[in-house]
Amino acid sequence: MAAVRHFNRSVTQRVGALDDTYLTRGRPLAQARLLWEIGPAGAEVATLRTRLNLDAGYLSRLLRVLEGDGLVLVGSAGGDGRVRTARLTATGRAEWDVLDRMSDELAWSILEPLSDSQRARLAGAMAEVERLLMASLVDLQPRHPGDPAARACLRAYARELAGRFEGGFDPARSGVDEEALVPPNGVFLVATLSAEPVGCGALRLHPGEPAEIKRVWVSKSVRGLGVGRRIMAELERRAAAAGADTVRLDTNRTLTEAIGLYRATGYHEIPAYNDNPYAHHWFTKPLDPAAAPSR
Amino acid sequence: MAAVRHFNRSVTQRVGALDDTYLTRGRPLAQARLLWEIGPAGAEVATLRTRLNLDAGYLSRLLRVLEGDGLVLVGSAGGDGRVRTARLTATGRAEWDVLDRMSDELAWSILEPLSDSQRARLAGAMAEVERLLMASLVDLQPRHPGDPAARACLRAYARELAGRFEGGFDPARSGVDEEALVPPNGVFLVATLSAEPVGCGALRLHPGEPAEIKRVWVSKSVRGLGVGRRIMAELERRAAAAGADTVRLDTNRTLTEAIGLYRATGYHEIPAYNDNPYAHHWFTKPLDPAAAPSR
DNA sequence: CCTATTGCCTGACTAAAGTCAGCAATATGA
DNA sequence: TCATATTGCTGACTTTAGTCAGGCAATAGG
Repeated sequence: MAAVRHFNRSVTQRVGALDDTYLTRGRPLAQARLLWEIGPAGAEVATLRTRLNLDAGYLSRLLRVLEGDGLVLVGSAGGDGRVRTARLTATGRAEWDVLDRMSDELAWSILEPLSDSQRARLAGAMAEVERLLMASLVDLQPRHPGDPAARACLRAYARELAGRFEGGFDPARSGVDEEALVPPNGVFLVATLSAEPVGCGALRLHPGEPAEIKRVWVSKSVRGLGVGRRIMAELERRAAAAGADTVRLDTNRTLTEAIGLYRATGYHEIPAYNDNPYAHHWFTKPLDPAAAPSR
Repeated sequence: MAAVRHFNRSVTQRVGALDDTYLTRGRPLAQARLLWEIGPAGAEVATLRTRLNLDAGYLSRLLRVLEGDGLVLVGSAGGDGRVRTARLTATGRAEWDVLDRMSDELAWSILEPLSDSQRARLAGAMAEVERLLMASLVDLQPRHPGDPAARACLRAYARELAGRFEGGFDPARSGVDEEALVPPNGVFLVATLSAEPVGCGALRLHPGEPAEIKRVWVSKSVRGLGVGRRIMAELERRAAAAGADTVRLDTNRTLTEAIGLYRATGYHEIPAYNDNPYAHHWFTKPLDPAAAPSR
């Protein structure tokens, strides 16, 4: 913990301040950041607002200033007439390129005094910090299966299975009524990374019988960060809290990473307990009721 | 380089923003930072000014506000009546404790979702990034030997040698006229880490003869970061640029790390070329004139 | 003892950042 | 079609941050 605190103080403040003062080009920080965030591809105003976490009024005013300086054009593009899109003008693009170059210079000024091996170590350590920090920012919350984030996950889940299973995948045939995944009959968990859905998992409770885990999916963007493991653990915790003494699940033989995860976390294979047409393997795991109330 | 840029953007901004918004307790950021920096031990106003890099007037005003809130007391303590010292009152100390606790919580919120092995990896990677970033912030500049930072280095150098040599160390007997270490007869380099002197090295030019390296010292706080190596390389570069084709140096047998560094960077031992009473070993290294103009 | 310097404080600013309420245009769902 | 929500814009603020010049008291140096 001391390492984290120390890191936050020294690295974050020092490097952050460097970045902030160096990459503004005389412009106020907020304007420079906005210009940078719009980028060569342009961006919707709403996206900018969430990404930079700005007040709608303040953002609008900043856009007006950049527009006044001839760097940016805001226009309504595409279907919804309320949604406005900011694009860089030629001048704006040139400015952006300068910022890009300066960003490179700044990075180089950090690397320049280091030896080759130090540079390699720094890059490696930075990537590792970034990755693990990302992992720790993944938030796991129960949501209604009809919630937009939940729907997005279920769509991604179905799309992925359809691509991997030999004969495609039709969610309707898999024997899960997604709408039923709400208390007290079950729960649907969604993992998000800064509001972006990146994973999910469902628990179906059958009083007097083992609870059942379904619809576990993790986005490619966060695989290897332990999100799947966290989802499973939380589902098991909730199953135990609801009084189940066992969980079980079925899976397709093409999902080898998932099968590996199940085995690694205490599941063992059992004979078929249902007739899910997509299932090739069935697993079970006993729950420890004492562990349930934790968290 | 991409790793550095990416890291700067994502980690620095995200974590930094978290820190800044979370650790203010409704107070403006600058006030909160100042309160934190004063700390339970108190601090001199001048120290605060350099550490937080604030305008004297602004800092004074911030102190007045904290004083008005009953969190801080500023009084002249100790010898120099101009130097004022800020201390926390009981209320201020309580506030500081809250900040301390919240800082812990923030760190924990990052670690909590991670597995034990991930936590260990994160701590390791953070420490590595911090260390290497520190190394890259060390600045190496020529200074007049009479400059305060240079004097501080020479004092630290003498103090260290006095502690390590069997018979103590008297700079006057070592045959170096420190005032002569200025162009065109020589050069004195000082390494600083955010204005703090952390290392030095001198070059004495003898036209027609080998240049001589003297007074190489690196503070304990930055050892192992390659600062010594950088000082040596820069001295050699300047020697070559001044036309020398060889450098040489003498050293004491108790300075084993230094001897290791000399051997590792291309020096080989030669017979005594002077009668320095503190020297046991003499080294030389041929210079590559082609490399001189670089940088 | 006179003078310059150092360390801090104060007043008078400016600029940037951020907030809030209300408005207009457009979508959406019953 | 109509009520309701969403999206963004504008004007009118307040608060923070930061700068600069001038001034006073304590101290160091001759």
